[in-house]
Amino acid sequence: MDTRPGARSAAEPAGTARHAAAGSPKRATHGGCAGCLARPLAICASIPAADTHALEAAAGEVLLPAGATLASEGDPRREVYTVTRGMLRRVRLLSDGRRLVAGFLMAGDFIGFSGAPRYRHTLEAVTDCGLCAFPLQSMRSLCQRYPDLESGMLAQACSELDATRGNLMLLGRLAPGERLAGFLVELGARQQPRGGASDHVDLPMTRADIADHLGLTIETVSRSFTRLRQSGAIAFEDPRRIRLVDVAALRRAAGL
Amino acid sequence: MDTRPGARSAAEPAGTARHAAAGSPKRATHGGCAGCLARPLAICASIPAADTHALEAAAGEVLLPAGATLASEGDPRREVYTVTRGMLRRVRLLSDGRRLVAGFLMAGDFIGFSGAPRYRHTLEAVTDCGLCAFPLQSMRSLCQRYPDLESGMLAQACSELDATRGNLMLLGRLAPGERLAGFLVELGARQQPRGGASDHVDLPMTRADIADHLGLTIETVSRSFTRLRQSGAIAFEDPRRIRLVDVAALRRAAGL
DNA sequence: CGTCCGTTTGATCTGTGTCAATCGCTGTGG
DNA sequence: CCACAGCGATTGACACAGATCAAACGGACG
Repeated sequence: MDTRPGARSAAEPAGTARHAAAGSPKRATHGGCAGCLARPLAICASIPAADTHALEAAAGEVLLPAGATLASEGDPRREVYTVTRGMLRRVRLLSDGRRLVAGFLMAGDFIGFSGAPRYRHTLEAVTDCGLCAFPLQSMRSLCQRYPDLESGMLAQACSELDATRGNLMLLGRLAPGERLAGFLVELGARQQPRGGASDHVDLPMTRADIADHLGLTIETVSRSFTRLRQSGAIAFEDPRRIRLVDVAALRRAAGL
Repeated sequence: MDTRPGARSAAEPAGTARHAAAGSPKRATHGGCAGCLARPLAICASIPAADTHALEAAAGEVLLPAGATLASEGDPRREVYTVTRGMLRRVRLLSDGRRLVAGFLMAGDFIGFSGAPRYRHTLEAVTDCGLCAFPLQSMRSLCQRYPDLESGMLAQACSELDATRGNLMLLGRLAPGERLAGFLVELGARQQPRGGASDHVDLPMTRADIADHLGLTIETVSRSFTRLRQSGAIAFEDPRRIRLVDVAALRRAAGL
């Protein structure tokens, strides 16, 4: 292993609109909670449907094209967000170019569980994204008015903590194939309540994103995919869409 | 790298009382919040000093000798805890013996930020420990009575999430020496408000614990210690007590 | 049809895991 | 009091998994 593993991995825009320029965030007025597909998955569900006007009043809508940056490491944190559509990655860079993707964010996920006054990660859109933005101050007053909202946030923060601790095991003790198996199972499980098929996983991110998420190189990720395919655990529809043939074997490999 | 890294690492009791039998938890009545050294560091600080009787009424005290187990992976979660004294480790085991130490818990740390109905980690005392135990139900009613308590819990959960995400970078992208540097800096920073000297770090845990925390082997941990010493970044007082000679270099190495 | 870029595959190198021996401290028993 | 056993930590030799280097493939788009 190299002293500087992953130093080659390059940050790059990617996703649905492959060759689109990164573009920049667009602000819009809030579209309303009633039709929001993410609402049942998000902390917003802690506020009764009758009171969504309070949420709508506080929130602004952000449209983020694939490749665009929502916030950069070191920026002051002024807002928190709920993802309503698309996927983002949470990235940290080392001065020598090594990159870590600390996680992927999907519809319903909350951005803002941090005690730090500044962002500790850069947030980049993997695909075109939609988000609800809440100024920190508004979120605080909403929490005071709706105690259930704070409870919901605590519950979601706890489940994110559980997930992050699970990733520690992936990175600390699992072999490449096992890490990939765990990643696919977890991603599949998260996509299912968001309209995904039970035995398919969509991979809107690049191999470099996966590699930097699993602490590997793109070559090792690719080889691990190939081996999982050869073992019959997965099948490719195309490089960005995988069929989970033997979920039990994948779960076993990941130590779940 | 092996397919089963760290498979050799053995779980073992250790700490202050090296050869003491593991022993078992002892229950006691609560000693009172007034003299509690951990209180200012813990979520308990969210409840005004005048109202600590509510905490004391809900809490039981647990004394845990070094090596003893507070809870095992898979056990149903009935209580949450605040550590008042000593150090614990949060351990997950794979069926083939690979072990991950997901973290170390110190005075003021809260045990119970999880959405799962069962423990996802085994909690073992590294040294003799003291804890305050709260039945889940009592904690829920305390949160309702004292909204600041729930805010405090959310804040602490967020800071734990920040710390855990930081560990992802350690495990995912840093070389052994860098991981160890980051570990020492972080441990030193946590020990300082708990009565530690600013330039010393106590390591009550074994090299095996450190190895399983950093995703390495004990040999690599030992060699990394040696190299940090040779480079002048640290000095040994004994294997369990380190002087941080060049904190800046350590922070730089860890990408902080 | 050709370029671009992400992905896959092959060959080689090296850092870290594995195996093994030694050191040093602690506690024990003759 | 000293010899010995036990355990954790350190150090050395070697092997191999995965990183690095390099090339080819394949779809998207102009």
